[in-house]
Amino acid sequence: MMIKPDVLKSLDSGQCFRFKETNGVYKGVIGDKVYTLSSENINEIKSDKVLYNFFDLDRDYNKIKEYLSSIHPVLKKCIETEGGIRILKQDKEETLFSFILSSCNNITRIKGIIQRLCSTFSDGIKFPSASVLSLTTVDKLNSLGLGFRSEYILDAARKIDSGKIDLTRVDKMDNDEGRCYFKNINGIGDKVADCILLFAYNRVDVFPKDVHIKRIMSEYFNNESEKIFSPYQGIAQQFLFYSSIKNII
DNA sequence: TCCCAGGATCCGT
DNA sequence: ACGGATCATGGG
Repeated sequence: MMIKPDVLKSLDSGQCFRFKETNGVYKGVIGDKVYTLSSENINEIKSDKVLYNFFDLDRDYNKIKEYLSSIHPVLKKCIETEGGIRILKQDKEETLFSFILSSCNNITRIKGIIQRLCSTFSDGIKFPSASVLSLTTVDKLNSLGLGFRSEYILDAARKIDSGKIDLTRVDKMDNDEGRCYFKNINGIGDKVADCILLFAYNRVDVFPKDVHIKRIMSEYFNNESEKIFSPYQGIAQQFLFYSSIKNII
């Protein structure tokens, strides 16, 4: 299988917040390791076990893109322009915390907050554990710029650390059950829950509706249901979202 | 100065 | 069920 360099766009598509792109070179963290990826070493993605899983290489995106392109011309345009985007398979805990932080926030600032959390509560690379975060204070989190999300992060950390919320249990739940389960944490509503299901549990049939997606569905799809993209709502969503933040649609 | 950012929550109606 | 106000912060 050929891996094209544009899969790296996935790292800067708003689903993960640990990578920075400079002239086509993507540097950032997966798990406890720093990666520097570009067209030069793109084939490492195939041979490295972590990367292979992270980029969801087992899934045949060509077939899915062909199918989605047949559904609507706008989606077809997004896929033709940004065809490399994949749904990453990210760490569950990190994704949960990260998307709590995404609430009413912008991607640049989310990345900054996460970097400060990693530096303050970990080694600057690994995402801090729930148990470490559960021991901090709202004031401390406020000092890192979390704003009103500080209490949400603390609530999530405590519930995960205490075992009240067990992220492995969601593996056995369907989407509705998982969404409902996540919403037991303050600061998680439908949209954030859907992002966690899509970007950490690889539930490609969920469709997080943020401000961009709402605009696009209203502007181009006459507010039709996302079911028109079934069973790949999540993948369609990511093409539309990325195209929106890149000002293509 | 105002508006917006991968929202959630609370409070009227 | 639905709409609006509010939450804290930085960038345009």
